Order: sequence, then C-alpha cells, then structure tokens
Amino acid sequence: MASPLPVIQPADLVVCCSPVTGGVVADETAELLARMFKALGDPTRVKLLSLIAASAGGEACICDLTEPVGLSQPTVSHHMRLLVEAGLATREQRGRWAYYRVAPDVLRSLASALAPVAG
Amino acid sequence: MASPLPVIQPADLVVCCSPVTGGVVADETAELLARMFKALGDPTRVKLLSLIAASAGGEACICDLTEPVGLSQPTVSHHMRLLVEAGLATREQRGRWAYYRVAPDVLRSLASALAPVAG
DNA sequence: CTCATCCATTGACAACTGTCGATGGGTCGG
DNA sequence: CCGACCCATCGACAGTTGTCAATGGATGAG
Repeated sequence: MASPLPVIQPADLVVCCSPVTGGVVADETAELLARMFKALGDPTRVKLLSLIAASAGGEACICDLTEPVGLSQPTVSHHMRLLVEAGLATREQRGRWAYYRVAPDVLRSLASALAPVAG
Repeated sequence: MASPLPVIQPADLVVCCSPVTGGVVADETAELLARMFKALGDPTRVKLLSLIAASAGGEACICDLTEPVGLSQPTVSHHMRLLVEAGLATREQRGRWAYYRVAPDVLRSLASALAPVAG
C-alpha cells in the first residue's frame, strides 16, 4: 500500500466502460478496470460485498462483518478500505459507527465492461 | 503459484452466478468468483483479453501479443496461462502456434454476478 | 469525568505476484 | 538433417498482499 492512489470516483467510469471485448482498450482504461477487478480478487472481499448488500437497509458496519467472515477487526477494516478506494463501496460515519454500502452503479459499469460484445 | 489449482470449467459457473449482491454468497462461490476476478486484476491481462477479442477471427498467438503489451514472451505466456486457468480464455495449439481466445460465456457469467440486484 | 465501544492506523511477517533471462521441447521450411 | 521459429518452464528477485496484535482517536452512556 505504498502508493497513495486516488480513490476511484464514479466520474472515472466514463473512461472505463468501453468494454474489454469491444476493441483494444487504452492503457489508462486497462489500469482502471484492473484496479477495480483486483479489489474483487479476494474471497473475503467478495463475501463482504455480498454481506453488505444482503444486510437490512443495504448497509453494514465493521462490527457486523467481522464475525461472518471470521477475521480480525483490523483486517476487515483493511479490506473495506480497499473496496472503498476502488470505488466499489462507500463509507459513511454516523456516530461511533462506520456504515458501508455497495456502489451499484460502479458494479453495473464493471459488469458492462465484461458483457458487451460477449453476446 | 505453488498450488496446482484446478482450471475453472464452464460447468463451475452454475455455482458462481448467484450474484454478489443478491444474498450472502457461499464460501465456495466467493472463492471461485475471487479467482476469476483476480485474473482480471492486472492491467496487462485486461489488455491481453482486449487484444485477443479485437483480433481478426477472435484469436491471437503469443507472438501477436508481446509487442502490443511491451513485455517479454515468457511474461506474456505466464499471463495467458493465468487467464486460461481462471477459465477466462482458452488455448488451442495449432502447429507451432498457440491460439488463444476469450471465453465469452464465462465473461458473461462474471458480469451477471455483478449486475443482478444492482439495478 | 470516566469508562466502554467502534474503528483506523501502525509495525511486522510470511506468502504470493510480476517480471526477466536462460533454457529446452516441438514444429516447420529447406 | 539442420536451422529457425514459437512457446512453456525454470530460477531468481524485488515488490505487493493478507493477516494479526498492539495502539490510539472518537463517540456516547452513566
């Protein structure tokens, strides 16, 4: 985690969604896509997203997540930070708790980067 | 690469495609999805897939790919192996050449694992 | 104020990853 | 048969990643 890489914003998605399978993709696009996919490249993070999405209200705090994934609190916190930095989740602090949500539009964009020509 | 992990087969996809955002996902499913996403988690591999999909006939050999990505032949070969092991590409040997293709159905399945509820 | 709770950050460590050069096994053209 | 070509594997090395225990900053309850 040496690099203070900027958080991926929804606005960045206009760059990305020109589909892996629909023409050669620009370097910058490949970089952006890979960064988001990398965030999904760990089973714990896949499960975290799934847990959050399935939670009541579509949100969850760290304390709700540690037990289901069976990892320490710092580790879960770490994974959530990666998901947020990749733009796949959002974080909102309310009182003592930090509430995390998935970013449906970003996920949809990612999906559309895979699907296009693939029909 | 210590683990001789089995190559992901299209048949494995019946397990996977119950959507990250549509209910808590089983451990095995998370594992499978993460393995495929991890394969997409490198800009070089994203670009390789893109290059192959954009090639005439939808296929390409290693020698077509090294120059566009600017990496050595062994490295490209290595990346392609990962993509094949993840089920995202297929390899066919014809004479001296090894022809690689993308696996559209697998990509589509991956996409559908992201998209579902996200609407 | 004091204490308990929730969470992020830090430091450390083993494991994994991306890259290369060197090597060797197939396959085709002459 | 020989040389050229395509490709995979190996060994090595730096860099990144996943995990934890320990620590400390905020916030809220009593």
